[in-house]
Amino acid sequence: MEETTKIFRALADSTRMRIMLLVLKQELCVCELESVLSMEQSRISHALRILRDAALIEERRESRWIFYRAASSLPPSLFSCLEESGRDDEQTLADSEKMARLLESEEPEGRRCPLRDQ
Amino acid sequence: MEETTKIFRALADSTRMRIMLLVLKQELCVCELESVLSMEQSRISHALRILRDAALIEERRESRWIFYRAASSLPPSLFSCLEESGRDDEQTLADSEKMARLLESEEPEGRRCPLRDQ
DNA sequence: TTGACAAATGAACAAATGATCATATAATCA
DNA sequence: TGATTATATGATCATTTGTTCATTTGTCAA
Repeated sequence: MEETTKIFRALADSTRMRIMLLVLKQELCVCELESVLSMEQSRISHALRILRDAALIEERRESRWIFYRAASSLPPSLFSCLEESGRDDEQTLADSEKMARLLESEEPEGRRCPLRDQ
Repeated sequence: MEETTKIFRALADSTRMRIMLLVLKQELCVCELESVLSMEQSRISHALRILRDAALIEERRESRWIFYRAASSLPPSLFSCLEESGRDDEQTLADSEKMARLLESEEPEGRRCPLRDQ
């Protein structure tokens, strides 16, 4: 039960939900999230930690950056549930578009982070 | 987004989650929940209010009692998600069994509430 | 090495939350 | 009507939570 509510508690906050809905579609590093959400880094890191503790996301380090994505162990029903939550939500739509623009602006191959020194 | 997180916030508590998992299977009145969960009435009423505000449950008054059940508008994906959350959870299993025993002990027809004066 | 960058962590504090107690409302029945 | 039952609501308080600021850790490049 504690395990169960931990998952819902992790999603019971708009900052974390926005992050979750973004990394559901696309692996992102912290500074990309920082850029898309226009939030300061520590806030995002704290949010990521809670999502990770709930086993909702996974991380992968590549050089200086740590990329986050939805956990591969995410139950399909929860995945669907989240996906549907994002639909018809203005904020989510705006975030998705901002993310798309950000990714487009990056190098097509060997993508790292938009804020990296070229 | 506020609407989205409201749902998850409502489920981010073991008291409310236990109630939700119970009324997912079976319509129950407050005093039945009180009996199954061994919690005092006001605590359950407060929890029910939050679940109702999140549109997760519906109510139906019948005489003195108010029966609660999962909202008919509950998205199927959320329904599945909750159902799976309940599986393999010890507390949920115990609650379900206690509920089953309680319902068995009641009148098969014209069921009202286990705590009513016969 | 040193400096710069990316991210995590810890402390502090205001704000939100959950439980409890007391009281109010609403329906039924004698 | 008044008493009883079922449930809701309001106030209070301790606890938890989310955010911010400051600092630390880890990685790379010059």
